[in-house]
Amino acid sequence: MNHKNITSADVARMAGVSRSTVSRCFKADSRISKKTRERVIEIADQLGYQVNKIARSMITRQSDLVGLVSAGLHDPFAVVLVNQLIQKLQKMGLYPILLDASNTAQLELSIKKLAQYQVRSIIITSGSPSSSIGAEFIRLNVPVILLNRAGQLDAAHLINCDNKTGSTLAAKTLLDAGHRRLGFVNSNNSTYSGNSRGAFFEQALALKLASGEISLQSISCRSSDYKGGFQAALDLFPNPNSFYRNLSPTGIYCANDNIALGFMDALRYELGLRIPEDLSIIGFDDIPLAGQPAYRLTTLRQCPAAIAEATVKCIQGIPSSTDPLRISIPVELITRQSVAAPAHENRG
Amino acid sequence: MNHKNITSADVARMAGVSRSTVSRCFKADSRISKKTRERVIEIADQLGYQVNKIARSMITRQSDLVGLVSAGLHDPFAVVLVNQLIQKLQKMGLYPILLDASNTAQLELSIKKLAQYQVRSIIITSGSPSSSIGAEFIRLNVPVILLNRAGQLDAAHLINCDNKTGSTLAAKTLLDAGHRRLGFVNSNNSTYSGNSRGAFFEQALALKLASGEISLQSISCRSSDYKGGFQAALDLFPNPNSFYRNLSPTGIYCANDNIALGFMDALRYELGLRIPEDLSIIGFDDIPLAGQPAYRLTTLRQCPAAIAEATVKCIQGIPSSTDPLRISIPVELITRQSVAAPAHENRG
DNA sequence: GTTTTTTGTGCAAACGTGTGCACAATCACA
DNA sequence: TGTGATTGTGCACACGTTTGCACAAAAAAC
Repeated sequence: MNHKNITSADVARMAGVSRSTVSRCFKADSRISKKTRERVIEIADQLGYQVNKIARSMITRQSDLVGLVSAGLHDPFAVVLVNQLIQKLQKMGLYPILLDASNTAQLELSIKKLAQYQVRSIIITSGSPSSSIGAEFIRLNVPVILLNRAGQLDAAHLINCDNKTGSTLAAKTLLDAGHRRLGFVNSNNSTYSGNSRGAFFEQALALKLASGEISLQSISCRSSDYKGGFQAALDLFPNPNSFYRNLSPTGIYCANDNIALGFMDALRYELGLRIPEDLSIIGFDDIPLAGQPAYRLTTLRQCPAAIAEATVKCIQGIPSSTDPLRISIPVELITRQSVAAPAHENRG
Repeated sequence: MNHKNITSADVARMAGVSRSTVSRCFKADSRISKKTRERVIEIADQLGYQVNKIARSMITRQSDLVGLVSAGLHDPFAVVLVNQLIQKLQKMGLYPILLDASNTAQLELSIKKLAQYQVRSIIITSGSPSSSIGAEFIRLNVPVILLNRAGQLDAAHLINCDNKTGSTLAAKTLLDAGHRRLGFVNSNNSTYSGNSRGAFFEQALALKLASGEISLQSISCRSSDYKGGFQAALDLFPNPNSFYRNLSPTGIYCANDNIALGFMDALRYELGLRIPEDLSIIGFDDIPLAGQPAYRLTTLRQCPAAIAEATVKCIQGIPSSTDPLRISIPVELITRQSVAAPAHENRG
């Protein structure tokens, strides 16, 4: 009430030009005399004028808004990824609207309305539903970018970390350390990343599995987080002694660091087992916690900064690009102290 | 290009009414006949019509957008708070635009432009700069809500957790356990929360301090995160033996859980000290990690859900409320295993 | 000194909605 | 049946931009 917004008309009047001219002064490519532009900008600054983005979006049918849907911020990797994304987007003058996907019904509602904000693009991260909502945006001609997700949507841009190389490295690391009985821990309500990593792990082991040289046990947990990993370890080893059976796996690959950390804690604090003396663990993601002295987890680092960088580039390049992008981000093995030779390999 | 947006005009034509009528059908309070409304809504659904929020904001000079400024997502408590906020906001039909405050220059730029999106309100969380940017929004008549922050801005709404009760409880807990040499760990680049907690801690101890019954050492770290706490412990105790001096503090209160966790890890993994046998530690926040078996930290829980709830209520109530709000959110002592009687109290 | 091109600016029509005002239709009441 | 109150709908303007078109002025070409 107090303070009336200043519009381009105010600037125009003050500068003795038309509103069109003011408008053109704020566009890069317009044909406007240098002298006029300078004077108008001067006056605009002086008045504290800023172009009204809502009005601009109205006519250009585009905004600087970007939808960013994430399945809650429980997963630490999701957190660092989102953090990188908002920083990089902000630097590009884009504004992320964060949507929570943990409540599916709620999300469905919100995201439909979001379309009416003329968002420039929508980023869907791992773990959130994609097919139905993505399709809606494709229909409205809003580019969809899927991060670490399967692509049921042909028209969506895909950015994935290199699960194949990662899982192959995990397999090699455990085998080289001398493990023969391997395990893969994954959530049973399937996520793309988890399933993909499991499949590539098995693929990397295929030859030795076929020859009977090694074994691979699939260990499932109820959720792909710390609690899930914790519970999975307790399910697998109901008591400390059950670990010392013949065929217990000694080299464990976890679908992500969260699971790995929960698994480790259950082994150590509930069962009294030692890592890496009794079991070796490899995770995926390299969340910050994994490197702290309480864990020192050997894991596969996927670089959130690189993913964010690729995402922003993708958004920027979309007007020119015609085919949907398929980008793979490299991963790196971070060797810490959770892998060693199996101690009781010859027991039982 | 492909798909032309359907507007209220399309619905109007199809329903044989005017655009005004269509508009009114989507407003709750409008005087419109039940029959007409039902028919129009029916047709609108059928056509897949959604009101264009950009256009609506244009005329109402208000949007469903809310600015949410957070100093990065490094601090786990900030993460759970932001998570709660986006969930609650989403439920109310509000859309949070997340801004990163870790790069101050960048933020200054972004936030100025943000004002032009007619945001309904702006939420500024702990750790982010407030005075200058807040003032700008106040001037534009956009309500500012400060979370766990000092209020240099008289016109801003303030929501704080109860640092006084929390710090008093911390003091009582350590005293009751038998500690006489106390310490408070805080970052030296001052944050509101840290300073406030320190002041109230000292205040709670004031009488016994004056009588010489107990001592209080102020321990400072370079940053208010895990690393800061880690380094602070190493600075305080250059080697394991330095702990066993006469006047080392045995009861430690940390400005937040992050610092506490870093402090603990340094004590345990670098210095070989035990918690709580050698030192007792109390944190603040109750971040998820604090409860995990690797830490079991006794701490003061501030409930992010309650803060988020209050924030959303505040936004909703703003049109009616005239005076800026001052809200205090209760905290709760969570007793775990990081506090015990000091073992070597009578040494030296 | 004409004609043609280039350059800079203004006019006015969009974009899609909300809302004050006017007015027709319906209803209540005597 | 006549009068006043109530209810439902349409008209037209406003919100603050962008942009195609027209056109004057300046510059270039002949």
